[in-house]
Amino acid sequence: MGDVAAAVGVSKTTISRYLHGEYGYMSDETKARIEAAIKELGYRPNRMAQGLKSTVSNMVGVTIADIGNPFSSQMLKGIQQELRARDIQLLVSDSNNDPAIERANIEALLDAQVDGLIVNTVGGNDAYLTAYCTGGEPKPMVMLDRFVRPLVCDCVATNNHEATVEMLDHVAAQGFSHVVFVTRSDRGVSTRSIRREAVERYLAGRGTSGGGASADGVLGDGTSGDVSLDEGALSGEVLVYDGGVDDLRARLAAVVGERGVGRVCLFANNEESMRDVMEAMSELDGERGHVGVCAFADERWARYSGEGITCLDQQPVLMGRTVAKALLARTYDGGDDEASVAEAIAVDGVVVAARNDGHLLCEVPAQLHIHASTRL
Amino acid sequence: MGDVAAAVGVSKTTISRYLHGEYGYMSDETKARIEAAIKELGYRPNRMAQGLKSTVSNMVGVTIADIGNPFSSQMLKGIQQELRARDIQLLVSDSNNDPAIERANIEALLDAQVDGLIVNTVGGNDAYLTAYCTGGEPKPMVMLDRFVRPLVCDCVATNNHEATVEMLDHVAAQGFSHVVFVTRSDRGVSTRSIRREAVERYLAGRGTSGGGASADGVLGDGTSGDVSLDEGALSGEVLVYDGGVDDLRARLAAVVGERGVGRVCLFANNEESMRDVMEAMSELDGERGHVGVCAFADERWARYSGEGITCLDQQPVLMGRTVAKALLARTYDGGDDEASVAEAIAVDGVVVAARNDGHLLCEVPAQLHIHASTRL
DNA sequence: CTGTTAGCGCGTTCAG
DNA sequence: CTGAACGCGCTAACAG
Repeated sequence: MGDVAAAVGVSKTTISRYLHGEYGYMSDETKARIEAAIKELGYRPNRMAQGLKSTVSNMVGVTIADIGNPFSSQMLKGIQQELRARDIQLLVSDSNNDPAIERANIEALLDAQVDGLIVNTVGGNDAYLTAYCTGGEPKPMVMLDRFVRPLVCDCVATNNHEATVEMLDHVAAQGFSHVVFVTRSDRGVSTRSIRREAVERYLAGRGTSGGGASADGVLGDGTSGDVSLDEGALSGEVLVYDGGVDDLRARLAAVVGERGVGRVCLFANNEESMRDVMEAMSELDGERGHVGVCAFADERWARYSGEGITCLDQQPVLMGRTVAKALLARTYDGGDDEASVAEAIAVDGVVVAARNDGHLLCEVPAQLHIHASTRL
Repeated sequence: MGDVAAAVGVSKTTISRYLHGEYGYMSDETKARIEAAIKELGYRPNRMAQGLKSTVSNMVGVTIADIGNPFSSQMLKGIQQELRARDIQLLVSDSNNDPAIERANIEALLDAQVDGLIVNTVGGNDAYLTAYCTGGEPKPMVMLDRFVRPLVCDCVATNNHEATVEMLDHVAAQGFSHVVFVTRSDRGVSTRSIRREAVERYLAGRGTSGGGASADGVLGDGTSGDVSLDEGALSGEVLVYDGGVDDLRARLAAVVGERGVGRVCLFANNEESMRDVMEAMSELDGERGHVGVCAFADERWARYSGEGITCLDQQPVLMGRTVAKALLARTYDGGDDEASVAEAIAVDGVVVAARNDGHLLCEVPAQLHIHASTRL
């Protein structure tokens, strides 16, 4: 900048003004000469120095629980779309599913002077995150896909409860009599526990309204024919596995064997579990064709997996765009006004609830795509 | 920092020394008091200010052609592994497959004072990238998965040629008589053109050594039984499509119809084309079971796609680790010495060639995984 | 063993 | 219409 100033024969101040479009009171001549000199010398302002001065770095940080997950990359895509439009840089950290790494990443991002944070927490950091958000003058934080309870900041997630119910309704309508929700253990991952609770509540509701102890799967093997409209007929259970595919296979085999082929639908919590289910079932050959499968999964892959798997697509790109919008509004647009922030976010079907604790809860609707795997 | 200094009653210099471990000549007492004060005040050094001073920001930038691609996220995972170990921050930009955006991203990353760049170019920016690398004192750049010719900087890629040949050998050995390499048009994407050339060269070579105009597929429908060792029998063609799945389906139907069912193997250039092939073939029902399919694709999905698809896995995580190692060596370890850089990188099967133009060419071996889709 | 000084590249008063 | 001077938070001589 000094070089440019010297070349033109003015002071750095004038250059600075030029750069910020404050040429209201600048002679057209100096303006032209500055422009020429800048092009001539290929000068570009140092954002780092600007940031040091202005206390705004124009950078935001994001920590991702597992960046190797394709779901994560879709969310990043959405985040980038919004940030690019506003010329904000994105610092990305992978937490590798380790809470300690996540904490270190957040600290490092703050040290780098990011203006705000997007956190896709690995779980198990609730105390830390709560302390951060309730501490003194924290930089804005928005949680993505996962969150802590009670809410301590804005949060973007799938409409997990409604989506789960929609899927279970579909499974019931297809005539399955027993659903098995397959998931790895919660380990503090809010998404898993919420879906699991939704399943349990659904089954309990059906059980009581349908009469009898449905948790034991009263209606089962004997029934046949068309029960597609009898939603009350669905029993089910939650299968938590952590021992790998062999463990899963043995337990699935037991369930399928007990319930009888052709009436059971497996509902995988995410793509990882979906793959595990696929692998486990691939060796239970005889029964495979008659066991239903569905999952929270990306439509683009579910569609071509095996026979084509019915899925709930979470629209991760839209989730990314939504979380970025929220953060930008809070960080750069003085977003103390919840209503205006909410308005900017609530598009493309996203539902925004402004809570009385001052935080926003943004739900991105999952979309149900039906394929061959849930045809009985 | 000033606050800490004031609290302890020393100067900022002393604090700075403490932070950098230069307490060789510092009284144990002040050391202890500084430590206490830092903890007390929760002080953390401002990396931005440090960078402004030291001309090293401890940040590197990466531009990704399409970050929504799961392949990209795996590469990012690998990059992160190496950067985390050295406490370097990563600025990520998505080019959205647009050369103009890619250029803007690179400029923006440089403005943010990154110490080095990883570029997964979208193609069509050869002139720009070459100008950058050959211009005055560029920050180190390493290209990832794609590159420009002639090489202007270090480069990490799959061993595309060898891998393609390995796959074609496999297809031939399985007894297929005709291979169709399916790809979208090159559009400056080096990976595609290299693989395509490898296919063409392979087929030409087989043609001449096998005798006769094999491009017409001399050996075809008539032959039957075991030809698994007669590799000379493979003919083939390159199918470039840009018109979407319907276009592709029509052209595939023509090829399969002409060649006769059961002898043709489709070789998709990447996962995207693999999905297109799957979708296109899904409606050519009668023939589907008898057409072979293989692709450059991630083993984890190829394995569960349809019947299980034979694939060349590019080990994207390893590619990311490799490119990060190369950049770190060049950027922070004064990597003017090619030999030492190469040594640090050449592990896990990565082959590093130090060229006489001073650039490193690092090839990460693709791994062939055989599944049902190439069983005749 | 520690403090003083100068300045990294820029923005921002204030005084022309 | 423009410039001088100060400071953002930190580091690196050079003095003690």
